[in-house]
Amino acid sequence: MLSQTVEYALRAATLLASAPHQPQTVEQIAAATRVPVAYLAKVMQSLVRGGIASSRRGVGGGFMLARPPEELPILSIVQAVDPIVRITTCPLGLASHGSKLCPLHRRLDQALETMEQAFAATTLAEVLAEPSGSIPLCDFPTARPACQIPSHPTPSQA
Amino acid sequence: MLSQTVEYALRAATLLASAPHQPQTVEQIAAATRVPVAYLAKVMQSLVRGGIASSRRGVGGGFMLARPPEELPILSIVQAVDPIVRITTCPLGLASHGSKLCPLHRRLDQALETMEQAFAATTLAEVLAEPSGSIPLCDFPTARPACQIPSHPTPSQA
DNA sequence: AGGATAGAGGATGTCAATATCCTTTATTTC
DNA sequence: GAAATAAAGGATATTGACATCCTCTATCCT
Repeated sequence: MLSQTVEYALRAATLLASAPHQPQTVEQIAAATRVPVAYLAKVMQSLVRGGIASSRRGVGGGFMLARPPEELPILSIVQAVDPIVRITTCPLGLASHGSKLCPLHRRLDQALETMEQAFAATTLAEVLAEPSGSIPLCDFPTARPACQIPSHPTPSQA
Repeated sequence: MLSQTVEYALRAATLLASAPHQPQTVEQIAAATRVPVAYLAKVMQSLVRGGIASSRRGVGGGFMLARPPEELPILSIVQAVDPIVRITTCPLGLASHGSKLCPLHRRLDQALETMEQAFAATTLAEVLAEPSGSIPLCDFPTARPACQIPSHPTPSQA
């Protein structure tokens, strides 16, 4: 339903938000969020192009949020990476209805709108600030160094 | 966002609903809804297995809705064909939170729930009965024989 | 300047969703 | 029972999302 790419982007953004003003390398983000490094690099590029994150090369470089988490609805992250495409024209290719959608597709588009609104209504900051537990993702190795990882003993170089 | 398969299934179901008690062959449905015939056949199989449609072989056979459109929320069609998978456990694979999701994934799951509810709240009958125009899909060739098709002159045998 | 670090971007591989085709089975009609 | 119709289902092709790898470029540090 939601693409892997969106899932990855949101995890990454959440991590960045939890370490503000401290550039995180792709490897660090990947390790913390359990996302394939090489693919995450691509996702991060999308986030930069979409104005969500900024990047710095070289020693001490990495990725940071381009704007404070309070100003980042998670919808903007979704849109940067795998945009929700609203239904604006008849998918059957018949133009006879002009801008007016048939009942079925109007309903489908309403469902999409609902999703969009759900994402638009939540900022990254709100995700971070949730009262119930204070652990931003399901678990950050960085946030809880003592937590035990299922299989892999702690990926230090992979 | 919504899979092609769901789109196809909903179109097919809408067509079936518009011709109650009159079995429609795969070819008829495909022509009317502009869905690839061979693939639609697979989708229809899913609908039958999911209890949405019933099928009859042989002359005069085809597909019909298994139940009246009033009793068919479009969610049931979605679920029969390409189920919405709610987020119930931590996608990062860490079990330390048990049944409790982290803030991020709780939000994502809420968005999914919203979608689910949007689909659950609408029946096929409601889609059909929409006041604004009375043409069920964007256009049915069967419903409006005189409508002009963009490129193809009217696929009679393909 | 030279070496090391780290993102940018192109080329390529993998796999599941989408799509097609052909054979088999059920049903109707004669 | 034989022929015709139509769904069921298996095998296979295509396509795009997901993923990896390697090279290039920018930046930092000495």
